[in-house]
Amino acid sequence: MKETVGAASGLVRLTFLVQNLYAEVGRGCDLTAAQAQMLCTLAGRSVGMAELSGLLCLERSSLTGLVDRAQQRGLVVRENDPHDRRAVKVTLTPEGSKALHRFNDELTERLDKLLADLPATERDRFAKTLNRVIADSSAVFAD
Amino acid sequence: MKETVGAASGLVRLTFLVQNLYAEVGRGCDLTAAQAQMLCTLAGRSVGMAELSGLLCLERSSLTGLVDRAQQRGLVVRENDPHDRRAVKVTLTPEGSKALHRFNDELTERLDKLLADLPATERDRFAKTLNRVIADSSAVFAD
DNA sequence: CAAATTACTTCGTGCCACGAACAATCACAA
DNA sequence: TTGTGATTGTTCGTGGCACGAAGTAATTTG
Repeated sequence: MKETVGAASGLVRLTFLVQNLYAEVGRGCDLTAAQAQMLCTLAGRSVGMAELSGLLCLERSSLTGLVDRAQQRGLVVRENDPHDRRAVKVTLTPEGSKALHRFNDELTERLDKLLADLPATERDRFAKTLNRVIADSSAVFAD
Repeated sequence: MKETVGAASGLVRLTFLVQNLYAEVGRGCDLTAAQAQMLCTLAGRSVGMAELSGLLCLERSSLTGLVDRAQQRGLVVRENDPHDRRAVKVTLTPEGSKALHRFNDELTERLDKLLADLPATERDRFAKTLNRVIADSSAVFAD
């Protein structure tokens, strides 16, 4: 059971792991993965639907429903943009903010535990590489 | 835009990236993420529903539908287990196998591209750490 | 001001995942 | 051998997610 695996395949497996963790923690907070993702993106700011759909890599029509459901659960509100009467800004409610923090704390804890067995140097190096990969490739999103 | 991020948060972002890649490549092969995941798991062997649901971290009832749809698309077949008349074994069809390879090749290529800018040493170290994290935590699944 | 663009929503479709309830089969023990 | 209890897989109902096409309202542009 000492099978080693290429970088690509490793990435896929890691993704699978993290995804499951994400979902599991979400369930503990009564959040779906999509909702949690959205809350994270909204942390501390209001975001218009168009921008939000870009950030989440979703079609606008998909986002409408997502926001609807989150709003019904009281996690989020739609507000009017005074400068543009077409536009809508999505904002966390205090409820939503609380849920987000609960989720985030729990998730961070679980993820850190995932890396806990690594020697400090290795973990640091890993984090650094992680950052680099992210930075490189989210250059796609760069403004 | 030089913001650095903790390991946990980095993991989440990386996961998001890979997930999107996964979905995108899947769409190119006319596969959903769930289907692709299943095909990968079936590579080269027959697996019973119960075991498969374990491997994919799905409820059995969820799997039934997934297999149904995959079967309708000719990716997969259900076969009877001669030793247990309750059991069903799921197997790739030649079609499914072909789809899997197409998917896998494309995905691997895209993922490697993601890491292409890393110096070789860093990439190797990254892969090694990846393997370790996976091994540690999929000890959960260990048989 | 008319036309093109932008922001968002609605609608219809298909997929995904869950849990509860169920039928068939198997394993084992009395 | 005949229960009894576990295991295998399915069905059904519910809710959520995501897409694309089409539509409405407001803004921008020529």
